[in-house]
Amino acid sequence: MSATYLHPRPALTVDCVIFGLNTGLDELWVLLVERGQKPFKGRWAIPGGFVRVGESLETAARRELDEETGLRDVFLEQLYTFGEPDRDPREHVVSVTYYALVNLDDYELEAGTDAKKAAWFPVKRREKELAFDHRRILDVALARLRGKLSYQPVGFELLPRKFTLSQLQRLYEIILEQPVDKRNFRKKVLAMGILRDLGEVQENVRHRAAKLYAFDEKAYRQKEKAGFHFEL
Amino acid sequence: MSATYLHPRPALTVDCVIFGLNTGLDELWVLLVERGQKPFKGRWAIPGGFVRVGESLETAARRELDEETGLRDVFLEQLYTFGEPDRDPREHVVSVTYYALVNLDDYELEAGTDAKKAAWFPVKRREKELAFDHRRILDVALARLRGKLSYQPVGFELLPRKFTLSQLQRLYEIILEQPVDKRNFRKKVLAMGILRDLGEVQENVRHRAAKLYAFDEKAYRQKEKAGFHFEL
DNA sequence: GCAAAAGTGTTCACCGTACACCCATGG
DNA sequence: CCATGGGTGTACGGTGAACACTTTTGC
Repeated sequence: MSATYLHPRPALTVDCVIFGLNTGLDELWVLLVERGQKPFKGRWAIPGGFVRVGESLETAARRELDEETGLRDVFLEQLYTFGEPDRDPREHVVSVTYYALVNLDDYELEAGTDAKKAAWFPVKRREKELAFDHRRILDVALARLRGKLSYQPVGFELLPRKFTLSQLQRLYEIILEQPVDKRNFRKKVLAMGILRDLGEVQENVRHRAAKLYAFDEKAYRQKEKAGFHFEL
Repeated sequence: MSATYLHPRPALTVDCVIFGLNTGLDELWVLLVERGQKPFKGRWAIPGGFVRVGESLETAARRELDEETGLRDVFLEQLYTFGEPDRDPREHVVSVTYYALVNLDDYELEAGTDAKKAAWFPVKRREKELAFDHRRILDVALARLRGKLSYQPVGFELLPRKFTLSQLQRLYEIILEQPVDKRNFRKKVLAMGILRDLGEVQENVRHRAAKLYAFDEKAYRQKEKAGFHFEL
């Protein structure tokens, strides 16, 4: 394939910052791929690649994510577009970035098509030497994720379908990297009215069994439409 | 100029949604340009154009804005990137959009270089037939401007250097398109501590002269750094 | 004196926050 | 019985919202 243009154009890529939480809720992870080619060969990078003519940005993001890591059906949200001319040493590359938060256990990583390895890294242990300006992109994504968490019920989908309030609280604490008051958290989250009490409890735990809840998506959609705010 | 690429690339443009307020504070305006060429020849559009290789997105946005409307030194903020393949009938064009809010009286519109006319339009009287998907872009920008207004002191720069609290209030009311309680507004805005009472009053008004205030940028920067929130 | 906008306080309801102890279970 | 996490309520202060009259000025 080849194309000629009257004026040279910057290249256009999409990059996906995928945050992951395991069901154990230990830590926040980020999905990176090892670069198989120059530049930055051998360095870890945010998965992404070139946008093809005729595909939407989000489609491109999904495709690249699938190709490089095997992840599919992720809910992506646009983050920011980075376009400094020197962010790629080869040429001027503009990158439209997306981010998402997924349950890490739901996805099996596959080897990328072009000898790329994909792996989860703890966000806390900041891998210093990411390729390109990907450290900066990661930082922007993390700030956005935290900002969003405080005014929208992000993350319910990440938990097992039946979860305890403590699990939900731990989720918030891990992402925000700060402790949350148990009683106030429960009050607020129950007051939102988007959790269904399943009437079941945990089994085989060596402490008092916790009640199980489910995310009531129908109620959520309704309240969202009505302009309800979900601050936490 | 010409360039050949192994793979065809989408074209890359920047578009600038410039909102304007006149000092009279009558209405919110948006800056549009009349298209001189196909497609959508004769239709009004958001100013913008193609990104050149080697220039940053924001630089490109400033350049296009200047070329098409004569506006310079505008504080632009990135809005969103639109990349649906069919948003331009000619070919796949990805547009990185920016927005800004300026004092309309500070800027003299100049005729664009390529026979484009630039003009301010009231946002309320929605010009239906904008070029491309620019109606949608405008809507997104408007939503963002309003959202931002409620948690940041946007717009102080738009007023004359010496302004009254009523003027500031009117600014908010125009942008939000809803009335604001006078006493509560004054309380909150004064409590922020980012206004300097100039000890002067209006002259030649046929009603009680209002106190004049100035935006205390130094105080603002300090409070901002300290993580202060400016909700309104 | 009248029109037009400036200026000014209080009350109330609600919400965020801080805070500590008993309960159920498995081992 | 002990270790582990589950579960619960109240008091306080601060904040957002509603609300009406007096003051100043130019004409």
